[in-house]
Amino acid sequence: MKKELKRVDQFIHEIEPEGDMRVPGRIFVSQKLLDLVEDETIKQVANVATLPGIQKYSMAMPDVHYGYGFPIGGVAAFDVKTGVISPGGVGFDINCGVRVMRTELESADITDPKRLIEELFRDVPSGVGSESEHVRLTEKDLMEAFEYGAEWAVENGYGVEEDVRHCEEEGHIEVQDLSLISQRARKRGIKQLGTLGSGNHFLEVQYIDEIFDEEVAKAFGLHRGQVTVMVHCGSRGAGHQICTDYLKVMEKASKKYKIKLPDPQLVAAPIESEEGRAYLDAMSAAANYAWANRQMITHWVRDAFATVYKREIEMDLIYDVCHNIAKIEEHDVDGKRMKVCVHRKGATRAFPPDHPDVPAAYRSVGQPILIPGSMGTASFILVGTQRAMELTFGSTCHGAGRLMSRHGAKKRFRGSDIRKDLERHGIIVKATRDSVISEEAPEVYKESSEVVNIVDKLGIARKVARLMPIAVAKG
DNA sequence: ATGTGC
Repeated sequence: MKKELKRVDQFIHEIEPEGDMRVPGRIFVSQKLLDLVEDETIKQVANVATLPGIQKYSMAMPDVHYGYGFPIGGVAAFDVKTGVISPGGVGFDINCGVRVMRTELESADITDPKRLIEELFRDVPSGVGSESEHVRLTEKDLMEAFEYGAEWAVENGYGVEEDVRHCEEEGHIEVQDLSLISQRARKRGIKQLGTLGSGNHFLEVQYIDEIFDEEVAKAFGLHRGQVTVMVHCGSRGAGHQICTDYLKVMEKASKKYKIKLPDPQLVAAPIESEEGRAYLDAMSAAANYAWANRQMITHWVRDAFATVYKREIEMDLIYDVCHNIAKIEEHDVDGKRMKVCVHRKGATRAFPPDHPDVPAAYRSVGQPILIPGSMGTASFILVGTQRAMELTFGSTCHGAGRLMSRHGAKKRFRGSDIRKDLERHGIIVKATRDSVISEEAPEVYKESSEVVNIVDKLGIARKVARLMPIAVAKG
């Protein structure tokens, strides 16, 4: 399969249309990273190209790897009038995303990272099946969180209005009909709002060790040596349940609308059908839940710092991005302005300077893009570009991509060894279980710097700053 | 990712 790819540029490898493919596939990757992409993943990119209404290309970012139906790292835009929407193009963890806060602290101020991470661990509930410890939500609270997202959290005392303005979509997408959220999703959701979860989700204290673009860094309020805090998590069991619920709905819809599927995991419905609209609505509610979730965690992070430093520490939200979502956006397609549904699954929006959806504070430089590294490795802040609008429907990568299965990682690494090794490098890791540390070992992922360098060189984002870990809390 | 899976 890999042999059949046509190289059209140093970092663009094309899958020429064959069989039912309506458009070519495009994998944006270096030769070195392409060698790490499995044939099954390339097949997934080709499969997505068969779906009705797809525009330009079925695309994959340099951190692409195998996923449910669509590859993780996949970007696909569908004409709103003739195209489809597919839960597999969003992923189970709807609005899995990242936020970063800048602080008034310098790296030298983190004198006791162990104490800090223990306090953060105490204040932010973490781990598989973690439940909210500091709050008891009513059904009304939950439904408001599903409807208003980060705004609900701020109105209920978790953070400030400025936080909301610094979220993608201002932390909330309009939902028409909350009755579409199943009882099961509500039951799972009510206990888990304000929790970190597990797996690759984390909370990290970092410092900026390199600035690549002084002007943009200044606009984002960043300087070398500054301490930042990154939160990576999503919509927990609620989003997972909503995805599961709608995979069933879509299975029927695919038959009803006679959509020919090369893989049953690609079940979809026309965007303008009853089922398509229902999924978009329920997905938006899950996205709002995730924004409320990250907002509550932000509040407790601020609390934890205040406890440790015995005073309030200034911690402004730089930005909050989602990297698992489908959105209705306007794009230029072959010189024509068009309404499309952009699926970004393990891909981040990368809007350029002057785009109306970029917060006013950053509009002159472009949208901040937040790329988490794997445990113990660098994370990056980038900025959106016009080139991304032309090449990838305003999208870029989302992080390092997994190289090894969780099972394989557990067999190969011991959590305690990894932790000691990171500690020797001055990085503190605290997790609920040692097995989590082995599953997330740095060696299990592609190098985030490699992925980031490709999107930077390709121009679908520009590097602004590098963030090095000091202390990590893993679920 | 997930009231984890082989």
